[in-house]
Amino acid sequence: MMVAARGLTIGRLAAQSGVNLETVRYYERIGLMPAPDRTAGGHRVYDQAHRRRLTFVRRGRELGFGIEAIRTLLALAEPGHRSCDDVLAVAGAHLREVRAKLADLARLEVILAQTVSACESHASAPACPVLEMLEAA
Amino acid sequence: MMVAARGLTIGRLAAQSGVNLETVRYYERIGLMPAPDRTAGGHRVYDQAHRRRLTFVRRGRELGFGIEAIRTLLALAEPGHRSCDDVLAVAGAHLREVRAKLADLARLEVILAQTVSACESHASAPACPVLEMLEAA
DNA sequence: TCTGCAACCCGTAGCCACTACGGGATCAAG
DNA sequence: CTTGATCCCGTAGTGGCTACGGGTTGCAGA
Repeated sequence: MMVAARGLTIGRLAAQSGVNLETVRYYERIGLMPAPDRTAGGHRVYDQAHRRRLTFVRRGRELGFGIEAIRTLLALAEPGHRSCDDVLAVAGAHLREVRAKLADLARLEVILAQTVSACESHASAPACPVLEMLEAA
Repeated sequence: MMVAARGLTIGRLAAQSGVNLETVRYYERIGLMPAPDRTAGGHRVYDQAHRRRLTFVRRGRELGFGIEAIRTLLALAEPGHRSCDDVLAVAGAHLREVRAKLADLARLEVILAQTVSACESHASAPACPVLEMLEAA
């Protein structure tokens, strides 16, 4: 009978796709994952298509895409659509955001690093450089 | 009579310290800013000490410190404490977090940039590289 | 002095993407 | 058949604000 593989519990699905169990239910609530079949007792039963979709979602999240972007990407991944241009628009926009955040964070890092190191070698006599920066008139 | 400067309305305080008006009230609610005096009619009245404190908070936020860290820094900035070591501990921990996020984001940027550029020059024939990455078995 | 309207008041809800909690039901192994 | 792991659901909390709405106050100009 070839055995199992089909008929995943939510726990197994979560483990196999690397997503928190509660998050799976959350994704169902917000319509990112389809409502699965249930056992007689009401437990969710998933199949491999669910697993693939959820893995897609996890990868998208790991790449920093927001939920709405992932919703779009999922639609664009449907056979029939598959427009590389549209995918590119979403991914390109995200890349620009990532780069903007990266630049912000890099500026931050420089300032913090300078101040902290001034603090560590606090030859800089009277006051704490970190506090001075925060208090600067 | 030397005139104004003292007796800031919440709106002026917000404008002068570069913080949103609603955020000022929020900071009061969470105890980050002290409750100011009120006019007979109930409007908040701030002074220069409030302005300095709020500016401190804004600078801290701009440097990416969390509210609790700023609470700590404010305490450490009180005359009498002013321990550079304690300040350094907070700022150093934050710097480490910033560097960790920076590293994460940099990794992300590389992956996204590669995939997007593979997508743009899509000599890579059959499928969209972005979707392939998300779907990879 | 009166009027008009900007600025203020307060409480509550919404944002993002989860995570946690609690009390009860179900499932599967022994 | 019992036990204990797993699952159910709804709700609330996280951080750090921002927005809304309906009402009150403050102040400048006429």
